[in-house]
Amino acid sequence: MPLNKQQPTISDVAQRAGVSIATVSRVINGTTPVAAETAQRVQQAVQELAFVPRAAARVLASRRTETLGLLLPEIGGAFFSPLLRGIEAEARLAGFDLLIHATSHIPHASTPVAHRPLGEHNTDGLLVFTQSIDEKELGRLHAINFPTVLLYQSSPTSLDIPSVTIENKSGAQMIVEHLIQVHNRRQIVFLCGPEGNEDSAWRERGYRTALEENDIPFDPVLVATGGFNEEEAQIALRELLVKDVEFDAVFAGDDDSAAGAISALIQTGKHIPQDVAVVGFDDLPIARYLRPTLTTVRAPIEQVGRESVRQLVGLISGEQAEALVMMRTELVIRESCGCPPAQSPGLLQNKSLL
Amino acid sequence: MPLNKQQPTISDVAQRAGVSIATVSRVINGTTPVAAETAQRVQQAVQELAFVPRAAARVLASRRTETLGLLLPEIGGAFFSPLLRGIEAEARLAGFDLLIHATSHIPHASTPVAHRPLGEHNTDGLLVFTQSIDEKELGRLHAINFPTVLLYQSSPTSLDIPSVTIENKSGAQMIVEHLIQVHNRRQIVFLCGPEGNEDSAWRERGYRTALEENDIPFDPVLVATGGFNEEEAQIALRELLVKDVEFDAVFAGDDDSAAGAISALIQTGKHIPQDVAVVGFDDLPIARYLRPTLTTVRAPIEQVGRESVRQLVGLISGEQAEALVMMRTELVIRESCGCPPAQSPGLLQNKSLL
DNA sequence: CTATACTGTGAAAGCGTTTACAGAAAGCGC
DNA sequence: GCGCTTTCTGTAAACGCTTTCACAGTATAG
Repeated sequence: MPLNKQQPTISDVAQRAGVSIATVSRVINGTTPVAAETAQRVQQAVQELAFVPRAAARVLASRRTETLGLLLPEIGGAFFSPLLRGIEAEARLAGFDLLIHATSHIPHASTPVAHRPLGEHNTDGLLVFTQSIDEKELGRLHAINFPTVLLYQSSPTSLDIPSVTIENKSGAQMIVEHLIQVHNRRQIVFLCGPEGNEDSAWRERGYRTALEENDIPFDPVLVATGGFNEEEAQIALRELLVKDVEFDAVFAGDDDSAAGAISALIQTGKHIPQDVAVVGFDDLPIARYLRPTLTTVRAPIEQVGRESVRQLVGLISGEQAEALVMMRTELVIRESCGCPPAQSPGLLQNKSLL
Repeated sequence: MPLNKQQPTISDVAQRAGVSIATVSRVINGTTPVAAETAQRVQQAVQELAFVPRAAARVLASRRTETLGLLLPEIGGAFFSPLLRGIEAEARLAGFDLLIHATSHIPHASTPVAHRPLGEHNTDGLLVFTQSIDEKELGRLHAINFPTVLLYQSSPTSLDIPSVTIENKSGAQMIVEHLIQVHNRRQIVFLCGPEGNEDSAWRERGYRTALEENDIPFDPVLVATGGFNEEEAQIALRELLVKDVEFDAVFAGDDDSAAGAISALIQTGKHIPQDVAVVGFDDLPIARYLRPTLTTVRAPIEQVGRESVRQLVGLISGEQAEALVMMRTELVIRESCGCPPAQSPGLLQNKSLL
């Protein structure tokens, strides 16, 4: 079923307004002054025909796509939504469209679908999320000087592509120091994320620094893999409990693993926070619903999205971008660390994370 | 900072392979048989030059964008993520790119940014989410026969645009009947959604039907506005409690309002589910974390996304789409209705909703 | 009143593909 | 061998815009 009527083109408008197509273009884009009376006639013709310029023709002629590409390994995870919201809003603000690609394999496809890539031929710049493309492709983009900004991933040292991420280390340090200094915990388990995860590595560094600064020796026995995942964390912690490892607090690498840790502890009859304090990282929506409510570190995910677009747009307009932007993280005190419950336990404090 | 080198064009490839640009085009698109040996030479030239066709030129010449547009009122909400994941995956499967627009006003912008619209000039088809564009624009698209599919929104009666949504009514009926038949509840509060919300309207119909079928008279006193929102629901339910309205169960219009209902009940010293059973709708991730864990209705959000793309792609290729696809909903029994706790309370059963 | 500078507009050359259309070469039946 | 397909390839015309360039007018200065 084809489109009913042929869409009007710039020539139709020109004809109707009695001017050349060049003039119509100028009125629409405001690139060159046009006599008020002429402009008026053109505007009217545009209205009457409901003319909208064909995007492709525009891009082809102007060599600007006005579109930003977003590359992700997969869509999902609680923090995807605020991230995209930030990106979308800021992109729109800057007048850019947003083209999205997930690079993951497709579960239901027998053969992986060869998808035309996002890049210099259909976007003005690229936002690249951790692990969505390989270093080779990144190198190619860098080589042709294509505007690119990395999210939650620092640049390969050989390249030097601007990147936006959060203050994992200081956030982790903050919350571990809270456990040590306010709640007097000294044997703190760290549940790290998946192998090779950059966020996890930085959080571990923060954890270690906090220990050091408080003269607590680092004990490798207290580090287990939570995999940023509830089940895995539950199993890992249960194992520690079975092995009778002694600890009085758990710093979970993220809130999901904190949830797993809490389950494991409760099932073993431990009291939180009296026997073991538990803290997380990210401040996902579930943090408020866990019992006890979870003390954690808030990451400004939406802000990361916005900031990355700002950097990218700057890059596109020829400015120099910051090599590395770190968004500040913030301690969110709830009950699971041992602090007293807040006044209104049931209300939303954290809508933005949805 | 401009791109370092001029990108190669189809002419460069043609020259290198010693053929015409038409032949290169044919090899790349496989539109017309080409001699094996020639094709081989072209392939090699493409490789060597790392040639990628300029999307805009392609679109302009072929009048096909291979791009789907997604229109949303705003990005956020727990169900956005699985929806988009479904849409993205299916679009990729069908070989389409995905262009996303949120139509909401931008909070930080003083003047609303005039964004070039998504439509016939830059996409092959449009997925339109509830409340993202007005009926007039919908009418225009319909008038020019532009492939469009509605999500979570039935078509204005005057039009007849295909639409994909979930079985709100039967889902609601199912869960309310569970309360009545299994748990013997008869005074069931319904917390409806925001004014004019279509999902809410259907859920209320399901609620009423369940009452009817079980010979329970409908009592308007038991209907309050939860607004699909935790705080609002909490306040609404607290009001009912203050007014000493009698009820033995709450059917919250969605899980967020169920959370609010639970808070209100607990604060008033009621026991769930002994005094009052609570059930929700949606099966958001929080449903598992609420105490008691929430019995609710699972909506196959990702499936809705996939199905809508399937319909749209069909429409684009000239097929007739289903006028209305309703995705089946499913009862998820947990503790808040009064059923006994499941065997492994702490483990993930519902990853997909993230 | 002429030389000079603007201002506003149109003609036309791209932008990089796809896709008729046509032509050349090769295969086939007779 | 001669037409007649069939198979492959090239020529060239779109596709619908932006943008450069040139050129009328008209305004400004000397």
